[in-house]
Amino acid sequence: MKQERLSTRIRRRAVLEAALDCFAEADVESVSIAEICDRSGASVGSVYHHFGNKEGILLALLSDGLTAHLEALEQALEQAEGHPRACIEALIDSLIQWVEANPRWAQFIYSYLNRSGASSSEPILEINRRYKQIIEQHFEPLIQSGRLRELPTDCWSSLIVAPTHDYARRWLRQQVRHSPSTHQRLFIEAAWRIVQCD
Amino acid sequence: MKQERLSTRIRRRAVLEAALDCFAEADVESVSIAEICDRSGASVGSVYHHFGNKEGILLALLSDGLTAHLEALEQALEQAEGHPRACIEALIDSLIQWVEANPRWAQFIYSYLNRSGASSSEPILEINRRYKQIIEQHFEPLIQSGRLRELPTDCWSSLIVAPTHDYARRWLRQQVRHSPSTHQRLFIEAAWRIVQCD
Amino acid sequence: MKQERLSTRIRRRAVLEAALDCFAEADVESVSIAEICDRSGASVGSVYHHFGNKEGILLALLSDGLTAHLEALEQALEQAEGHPRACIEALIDSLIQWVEANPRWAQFIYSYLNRSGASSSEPILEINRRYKQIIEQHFEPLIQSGRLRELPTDCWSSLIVAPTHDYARRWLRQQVRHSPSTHQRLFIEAAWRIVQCD
Amino acid sequence: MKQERLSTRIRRRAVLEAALDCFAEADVESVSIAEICDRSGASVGSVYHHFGNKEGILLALLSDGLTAHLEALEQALEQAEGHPRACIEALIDSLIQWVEANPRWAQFIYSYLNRSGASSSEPILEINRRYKQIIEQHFEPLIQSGRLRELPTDCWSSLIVAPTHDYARRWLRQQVRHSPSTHQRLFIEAAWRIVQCD
DNA sequence: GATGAATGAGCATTCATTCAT
DNA sequence: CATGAATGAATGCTCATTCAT
Repeated sequence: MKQERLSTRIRRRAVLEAALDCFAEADVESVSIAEICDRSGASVGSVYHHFGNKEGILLALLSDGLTAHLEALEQALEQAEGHPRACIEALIDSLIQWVEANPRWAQFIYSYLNRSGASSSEPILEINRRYKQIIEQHFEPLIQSGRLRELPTDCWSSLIVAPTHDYARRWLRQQVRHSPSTHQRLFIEAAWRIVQCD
Repeated sequence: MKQERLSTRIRRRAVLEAALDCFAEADVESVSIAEICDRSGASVGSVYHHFGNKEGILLALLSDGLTAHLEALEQALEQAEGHPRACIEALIDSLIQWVEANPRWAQFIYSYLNRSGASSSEPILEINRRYKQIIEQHFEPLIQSGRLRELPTDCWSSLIVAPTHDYARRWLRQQVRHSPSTHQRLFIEAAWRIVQCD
Repeated sequence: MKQERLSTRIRRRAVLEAALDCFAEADVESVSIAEICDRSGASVGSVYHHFGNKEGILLALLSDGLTAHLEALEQALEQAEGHPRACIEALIDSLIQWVEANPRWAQFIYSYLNRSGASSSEPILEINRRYKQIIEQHFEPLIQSGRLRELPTDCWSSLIVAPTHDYARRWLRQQVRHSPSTHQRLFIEAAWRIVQCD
Repeated sequence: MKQERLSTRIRRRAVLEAALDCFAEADVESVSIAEICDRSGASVGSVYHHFGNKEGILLALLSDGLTAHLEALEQALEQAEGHPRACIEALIDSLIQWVEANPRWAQFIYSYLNRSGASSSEPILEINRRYKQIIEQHFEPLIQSGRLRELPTDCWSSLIVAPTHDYARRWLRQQVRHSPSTHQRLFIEAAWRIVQCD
């Protein structure tokens, strides 16, 4: 693990910070390196030195963001200690908390994942794998033991977390007024209605 | 009402058709007019003659598509004749049917709506208004009469249709194997679980 | 002399009128045929039928305008009956009168004559020749007889009419407030100071 | 004050030089960036890097040119030391000298100033202000003291320098054979006739 | 005569990326 | 590590002109 210089860390942070600001105002595709340079005070050369290319910035942002999110999720699920309802709560809560704590970041990620080839890049696949693994690790036992309803794997996220994601996305775009946490109980309860056994 | 020449209609159709093909393979932003021209056999000038600019193509595609969808939805809801469960079924069914019947179109629309300024353009707002109106017209009475649970307006679509949309989107991107209709009953039942009164 | 249909005359007039309006607002080069069509209500095809090409419109406008101007000038000079001072007055007066009576036209002509190849087109040369001829016809005798000062031919217009033209041009561009006629006596007197014998 | 790299200065100069060449052969509007690139050896990107856009090239050319001209004028007027006749001579002489020393530049400027919106751009206004100021500074006292005739401000340039400008313009367009300096005495004398008191 | 669809060369401009200093 | 000049392919769009109906 190479020791990173302080100046390197600062510079990287400044660029990523500036990039997030840009992405909050425009689509990923329509933000130019030049804009990011202007905002961050870095020169073009410097940006390329640190990130290789534009995609490098995006991936750095993406994996930092998702990693943070995943860790929060994992921690929350640990604390749920295998109680079905608590697990669902952990899932939704950590999602809402993260989005509200990192709105620019969240918006960028939603935006990035909508890009055509997004899901085929290795870092994304890697994150996806880790996400699936975490989910499986905590929910599989509950399903096996009959304490949660079994759902087709492919549908799981659409049924359980998509509603919250959808609302969050609309909130970030200012299409709805109230923050996701306003309706936190509702989203949890909705998810619960789906997964609970009859 | 000016009589439109036959050639005009044919040309427009060819361009829109070609555009849909392009958008199926790449992001809206990264499809060039030149590509659409190549595919459609139209010249650049001709495209601009008929659509004004790139956005003109997108909007034509979008409003044609959404209008068709809305009409299908409206018709389906009429036939549900105010039966709560039938209304929910109509909602989900017409959505799935339309997506599967018009995959390229659906993909384009999902893609378009994710663009940064998408929701502020007048044609979109207009369609949104009509959508809301249709939903309200059919569901409001059911809620008032206590036959369906009341949900915060802003959350409605996130809770009821977002799961199906999410799955459809993933299917169009080939992230899941089975078509939405495979899980049609599941999505209906999930929606039903959310809206039914306790 | 071919008998022109009424509809032809009307259509031509409408187009020229619209063109003048356009040229009042933008440079000749940056006015498109499409704009002229929009303003005149004529179709592209119609415009081309009547004028051949864009230059055709310009030349029609130009020669109509200059011809009218020349005729006014000629008439004014006739009435001066060879009195030196009266001839100078006729020259300046008819210029100012025409510009103020036809501001859009004047502006167009000034604009047209500034174009790179303007002075080499045959119709322009023809008009120039006629102008020179008129001037010579009325002023040559006065110079020969020693009643007006002799000036190098090439300098004549620069010294005698350029000041008025310059002011008129600035007035048309709204760079000066008062109309040329406000300073009519001044311009005449200035010209007179130049041409009168010591 | 950032130290400009040598290469920057050289590149800028090359582009401006090439642009002047182009403008000597065709109207400003009909010279393409591509042509300027070809002639200057610069790439498109480089041109945009240094000038921002086409207008940027024009403005650089214009303000460099006019500034140089103004400085020459100012110096000439200083040397006239408040002698009325000498001031008029300085005015006309420096004009003629500059035009003959910088024919391409002069032609460009005449061409540029004829454009529709030319007089409203800030740099132009700025130069105009400075020009007026210089003129006023040197001529106002002479007028106040009754040694030069008072003329309406708006007419001043039309009466005093427009003749020379007009001739210069025609010479640059090769509409007259002899250079302005051929008639230098005449233009001075003409101006003198206008401004001298009776 | 009138219409407007079609053409396609041409243009200004953008932008990710490279690389010499 | 930093800088910013340089590159040039690519893009959206304009416009005079032609021509079938």
